[in-house]
Amino acid sequence: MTNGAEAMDTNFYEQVYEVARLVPKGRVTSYGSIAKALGVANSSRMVGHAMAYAGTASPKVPAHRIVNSSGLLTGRFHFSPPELMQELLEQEGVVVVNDKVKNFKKVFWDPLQEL
DNA sequence: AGCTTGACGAGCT
DNA sequence: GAGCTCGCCAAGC
Repeated sequence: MTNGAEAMDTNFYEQVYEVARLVPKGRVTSYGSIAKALGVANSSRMVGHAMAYAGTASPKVPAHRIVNSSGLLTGRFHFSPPELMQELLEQEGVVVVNDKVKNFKKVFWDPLQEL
């Protein structure tokens, strides 16, 4: 089998999606934490880029649960509509005020804690 | 092949 | 506490 379907096994992006999908409902995590969990703490930006591709990935990735280290919804404009990100978070019980997660420390989910 | 931009993070002023 | 700079690395032009 040439196994042709996936040309990307241990792709970095796949790993990001995997961790992102592990984020429990009502919780959020940061790009840097994911990057660090994957061993590329200094490449936090790559995580963000990967999330941008999340919309093209399958199954879909709960990118709305991913915020920056400040708990700010930096990528809300990548959703459609941009307000969707905050809506989804609030639907899951995450309070968002002024484009940032309320009680961020409480709803923060650390992948390293699970791994 | 090179320059610019960017879902970030940490440090400094 | 807010704003600015530098570093990292990939993708777009």
